[in-house]
Amino acid sequence: MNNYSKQREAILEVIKENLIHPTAEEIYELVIKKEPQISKSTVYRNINILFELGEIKKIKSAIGPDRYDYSYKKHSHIICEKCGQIFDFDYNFDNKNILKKAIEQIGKKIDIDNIVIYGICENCKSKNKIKEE
Amino acid sequence: MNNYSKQREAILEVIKENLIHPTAEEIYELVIKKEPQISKSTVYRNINILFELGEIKKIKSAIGPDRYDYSYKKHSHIICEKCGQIFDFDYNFDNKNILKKAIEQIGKKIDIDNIVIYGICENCKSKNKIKEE
DNA sequence: ATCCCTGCAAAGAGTTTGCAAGTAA
DNA sequence: TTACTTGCAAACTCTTTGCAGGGAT
Repeated sequence: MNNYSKQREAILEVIKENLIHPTAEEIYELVIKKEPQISKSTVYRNINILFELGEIKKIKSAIGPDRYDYSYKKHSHIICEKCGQIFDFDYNFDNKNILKKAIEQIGKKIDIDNIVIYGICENCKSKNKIKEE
Repeated sequence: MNNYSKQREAILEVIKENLIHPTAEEIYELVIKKEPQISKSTVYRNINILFELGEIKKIKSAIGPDRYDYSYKKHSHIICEKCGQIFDFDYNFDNKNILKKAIEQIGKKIDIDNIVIYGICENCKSKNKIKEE
């Protein structure tokens, strides 16, 4: 596994350059400009390989397809459960203590990869209020 | 919206009774024992309604379909990105400070609903080591 | 020479939706 | 009687896979 291919390189470049948490579909639309012959299955296959290699992060959005993010700098995400919007979030979680509590509670060590906060954003909250009135 | 139906009641009961974070499919398999005529679309429809009402939580697993959890007591989840296993996790995140930082960084208030920790569990970690040898 | 890679098309998993009929308020 | 709900089947979205050929090492 892991031979060079210009397609994989182009996919990684696109994810590096576009910090918008693109979906596989969006990555395909962007990469096709550099490699017009590329197929969607190549995009999916390489996204999975890059994820396995730890070069990109997979974000389970609340709505719609998975999204991807270049693993350049450790950060968290805040995701709105109503509209699916994803925000980057820098926060110093106390991973040491989290890990300690996790071992206490589930009896296993966990390698923490990333922390996601799901919630409701201001916009969606105010939309709901209007509905309820 | 929100008329009584025995199907919806049975679905909520099943989710309350089965604290295994069942998938929609698993909920269907369980609820069919109580309501043998129920259809899968009724299960999907009511899961979505119960989620909208805040009676159940939706967990975006790393692998496979979404899973559901009764919103009985506030708790977090730790999810293994390799095997998809979900662990309940009680932890006192500093939501006040998280919210403050979130407003600073994204300029919006977020109603925090739940926090999910994605990582690699011990079992999957050791499996990988064997592979690498 | 071997193994990994690609594009294409088909298949697969998970979920939603249109419809006609049934049930609750 | 009006609005919500159901079961069924079909449609839909997202992702994976089998295959035959091409490229990397």
